[in-house]
Amino acid sequence: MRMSQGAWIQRFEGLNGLPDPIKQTLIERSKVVSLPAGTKVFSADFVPDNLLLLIEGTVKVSQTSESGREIVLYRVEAGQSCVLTTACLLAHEAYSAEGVAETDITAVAIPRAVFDELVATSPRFRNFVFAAYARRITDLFRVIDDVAFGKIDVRLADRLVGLAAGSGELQVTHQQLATELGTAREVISRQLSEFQRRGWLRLARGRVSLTDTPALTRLAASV
Amino acid sequence: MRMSQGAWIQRFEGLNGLPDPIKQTLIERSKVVSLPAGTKVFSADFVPDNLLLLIEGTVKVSQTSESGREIVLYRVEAGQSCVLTTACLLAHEAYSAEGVAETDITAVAIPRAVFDELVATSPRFRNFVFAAYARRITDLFRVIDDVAFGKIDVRLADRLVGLAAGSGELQVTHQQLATELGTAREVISRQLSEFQRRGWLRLARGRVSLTDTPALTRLAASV
DNA sequence: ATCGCGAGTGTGACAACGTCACCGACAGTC
DNA sequence: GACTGTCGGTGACGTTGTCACACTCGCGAT
Repeated sequence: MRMSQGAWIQRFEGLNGLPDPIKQTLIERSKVVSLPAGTKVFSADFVPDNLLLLIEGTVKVSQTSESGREIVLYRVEAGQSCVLTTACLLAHEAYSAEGVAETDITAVAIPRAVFDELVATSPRFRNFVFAAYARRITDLFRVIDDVAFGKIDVRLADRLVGLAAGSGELQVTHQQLATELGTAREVISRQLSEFQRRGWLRLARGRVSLTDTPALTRLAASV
Repeated sequence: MRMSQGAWIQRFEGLNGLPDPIKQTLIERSKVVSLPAGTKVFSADFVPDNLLLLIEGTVKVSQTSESGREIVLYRVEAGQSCVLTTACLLAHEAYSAEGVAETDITAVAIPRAVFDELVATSPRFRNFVFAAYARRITDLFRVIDDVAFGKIDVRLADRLVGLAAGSGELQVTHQQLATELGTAREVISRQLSEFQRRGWLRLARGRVSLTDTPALTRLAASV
């Protein structure tokens, strides 16, 4: 089950093209770490001094407002990196975003010094970093667009389909779905009831079973 | 009125500490450009291949959703740079943000090649770039927080005070204020009427005169 | 002038969403 | 089987967004 040393690098599209000496540096000077689900990967309190590249699992990045309400900003999936934190924390702009491991995760931790060195020496690696930024920023733009102009039925349908990831079975509470979209539990509850009434899903305590994913997908696609 | 060659570098806090040879590169290989108010600095169609550092004026960066509604994401002020575009356009992630010069502007245009070279050679410059990113990203976080959880009266008051910048006189239409906050004109109209009723400002066609800035500031600060 | 016209603004009715208060239903644990 | 904390359901109400439409102001054309 163990990967041969450095095989992880294959998983990162943007890193494949790196020249061998650079790959060596990366492999030798970074560590593969595993963390259990629920671990706080970073937060306002906890500033990691590694750049994380996710090999396995997902990290949920969310923001909590002063009023205590929460919204999910984006997810870091396997094959992606946590660049935003790097920049944010580097600049000591204290903001309240935090990252939590949603599943058990395996990641490569690149120490800041190595990161810095690689950015300096490798145009390819630079490209990787900036592309990762671009990715995240467009994610944020999408969140803004959705929150400002999107209807919740559409957003909820979209999120349900996304979270189900094909399986059609979700283990989530209404409250969790509410924070996914930055709205109130009651709104989600009512909307879910409506979906159930239409026969698109079945509800149970802490569980949602999608029974008509196509219908949900169709709704999610409508604007 | 003309600045001596390269004096602009003083305006950028993060660039002051650069070693002299780096400064030389910057000064020699970049151009100072002036653009009239209203110029589209970048957009989905138009991809600049320069990094812009603003010396004078402001650039408004906004996003237009598919439905045609618009929201202001942030402003680039004198002394700041347009880094986000760099990354986004570098990665060809088609995104719908656009930047428009709000006033006549003067900026330093750093060609991509020079930018890349500087990032490679100067830790200080790297730091400048990442700090600029951090700044923008926290701006975006703030927008998300406001849009998702903020009340419009508070947000409007805040924006009015911000846009007035001390003068207390604004030349804006209600529609413009609406797109500032990503909301509808009617909402702004009603809210402005309410502010006027309270004696905090006076309304005229295409103009708003703040008469009780402290009151507005107080409201803006609440939550 | 005055006519027409477009941009800016006012308004009322209604729909969508958020908030509040409160209740009941369920799954553990003891 | 009683106790407890989490989860979900509901109605009332406040805030914000949407829609339709009317009015006003400023300005250029006739």
